[in-house]
Amino acid sequence: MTVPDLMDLPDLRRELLFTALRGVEGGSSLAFTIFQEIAVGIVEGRLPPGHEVNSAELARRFSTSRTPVREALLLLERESLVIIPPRRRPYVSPVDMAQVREIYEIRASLYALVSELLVARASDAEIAGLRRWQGLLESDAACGDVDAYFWHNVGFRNAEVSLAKNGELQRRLSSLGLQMHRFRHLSLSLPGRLLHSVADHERLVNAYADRDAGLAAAVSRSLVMRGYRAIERAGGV
Amino acid sequence: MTVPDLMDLPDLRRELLFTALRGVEGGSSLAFTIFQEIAVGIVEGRLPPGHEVNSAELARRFSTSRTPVREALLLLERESLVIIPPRRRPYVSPVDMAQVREIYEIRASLYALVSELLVARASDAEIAGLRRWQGLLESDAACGDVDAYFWHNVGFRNAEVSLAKNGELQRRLSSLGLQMHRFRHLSLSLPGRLLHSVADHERLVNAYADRDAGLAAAVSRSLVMRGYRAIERAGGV
DNA sequence: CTCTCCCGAAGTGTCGACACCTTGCGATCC
DNA sequence: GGATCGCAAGGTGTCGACACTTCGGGAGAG
Repeated sequence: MTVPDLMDLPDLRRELLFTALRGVEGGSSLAFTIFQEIAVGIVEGRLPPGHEVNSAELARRFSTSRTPVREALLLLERESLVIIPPRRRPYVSPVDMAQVREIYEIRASLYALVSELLVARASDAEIAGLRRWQGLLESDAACGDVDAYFWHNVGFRNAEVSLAKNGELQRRLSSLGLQMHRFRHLSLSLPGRLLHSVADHERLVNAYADRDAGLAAAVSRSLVMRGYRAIERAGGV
Repeated sequence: MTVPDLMDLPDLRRELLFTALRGVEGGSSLAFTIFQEIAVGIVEGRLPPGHEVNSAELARRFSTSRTPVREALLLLERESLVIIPPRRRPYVSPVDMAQVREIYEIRASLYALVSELLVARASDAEIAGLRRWQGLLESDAACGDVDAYFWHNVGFRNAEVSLAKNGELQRRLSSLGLQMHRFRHLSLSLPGRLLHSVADHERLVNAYADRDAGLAAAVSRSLVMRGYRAIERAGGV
């Protein structure tokens, strides 16, 4: 957990997006670099859904051969960011509202699990550490700094997950998170949402401190689903 | 769900193992074939943990070039069946008890979610369809046919998942399932386990029919965790 | 003017080759 | 004899090439 809140936002961003995925890159780190580059482009919206990402052009742009690019595309496909139809050009996968719902349902369930495991396994000191993130969230919300709030929120979640001490779960949630970041901008546009969220986080940390697994799980789940409903109300994708 | 119970067991097996993963093969179907071949070898235990799977030899065995084999290895890595250290030979990933626990925790949570969603979304007819699988399980348990019981159990779970109508969830559970099948033989060795399991399945289907989401989720979760505890008691891996 | 067919441009899957790296074994040295 | 070094065998990551397929536009028929 080091001291990620001291990092500036761009570094924090890449850090949070990819940490749990590193080490799964399949040997070739060149492919992983290309993968990151394109992945960031997709989640930032620079590469919109449907946009072609053909291996030949990418190979030229990165001045490598097509082999590492193909590997990168396979990694992107495994994160559901890209679709590779046989014998046809790969393209950035579309996001429809149904899929957003599916992903949020899974995330709600898994974060509830995180909360349960955390209550059972985290030390008091570790739980106290979460309060630092919560403090950041509060000050961000007070300033109305939506972007900082979002990324510190991601940091909070990551800290939670690592306290659940389940590496497999961490990897799966990270993978889901990458895909979810594509429509994040939709979920924080609504006013009042930040304050709701701050209150929920406080309730959550208190439940952790009280070692109330049931309550923590319930709050976690409702926190995620509230995010989904915000997107839904904002008119979907 | 067609009529999978009419298929003979070997077909059913491959079908159940890979259906949800098909379509994610990344264009090259040659790579997917190799992937399946090796994956089956691993989950059947023919390729034990630690066994080397280097691309050069595999290319010779399948009489292709190394490129499709490398792709297959990447797919295997994404399913956590193989580890690919940089610049070193890939090998079948070891399974330690901690990881087994991690996977079962996730599966318990996700199957609880499946049950909730199923109650909300499946039609009465679809739920009635589950009773057919349950019937198979009962007769298998009566005969003491452990192998048939296992695979029909997998079929039952698959049917449940597809009734939850969440494709993303289906894919993630299928991926977890593939890895889990590596230590399945451990979980059904204990006597009396089949009867317990049959009773649980009946309770589960009844909860579905009663549209009792809370009960169904609880039974689902306990069903999975009972499997884990069976492995644990059997002395782990 | 529209539809069809054809052909060239360009991309995909696969291949064999190459430089670099790891590994295991045998010669060498203490 | 046991540890150390070096070298050959073989694997890995990357590359450029090739056949086949798809895509898009332009010639030609209706």
